Amino acid sequence: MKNKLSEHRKKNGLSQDKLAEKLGVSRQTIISIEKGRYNPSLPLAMIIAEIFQTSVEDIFILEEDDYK
Amino acid sequence: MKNKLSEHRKKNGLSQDKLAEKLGVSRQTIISIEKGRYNPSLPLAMIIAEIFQTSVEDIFILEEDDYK
DNA sequence: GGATAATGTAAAGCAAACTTTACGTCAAGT
DNA sequence: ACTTGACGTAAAGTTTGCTTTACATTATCC
Repeated sequence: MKNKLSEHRKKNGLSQDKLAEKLGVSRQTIISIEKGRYNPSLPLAMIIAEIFQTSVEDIFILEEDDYK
Repeated sequence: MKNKLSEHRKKNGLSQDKLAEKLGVSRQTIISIEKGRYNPSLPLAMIIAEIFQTSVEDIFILEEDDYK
């Protein structure tokens, strides 16, 4: 999985800290997702899409080796 | 989170077993998702949407208490 | 040069997703 | 009556998502 979280975040003028707060998760979670260390859970991904007023597929991009 | 997995699966004439096989997961995973025992991971949700040629949002529906 | 904001790493621990195995039920078909 | 297919439950174990804490780096700004 690749993702465009940091692009969306920056476009919306949010720091990792502010975004984490909005989403109700820790800043570490944002960093880890942006850095591709792990994938968000489904509900978290959907809330992220909702906040940026777009679709899950617009932010998160499947790759060959997903799953697994 | 609510989901329409079993609707989509039946509409496509698949048993839980066949779907699990297509997705590369266990049958237990399908049962658990359909029964709402837990949410799929993001990549799994996206592959499900892909298989049924629709969007994640069309199959999985956010509710008030997501997250968390 | 010290303060502050933003981003990053690391590690320990808890919770959720997923697997495997094994067994139960019910309907349909022969 | 028994087999077979589809759906279900339960429990133990591994992996992954997420939290918390603590510390490092870089840039800006007074």
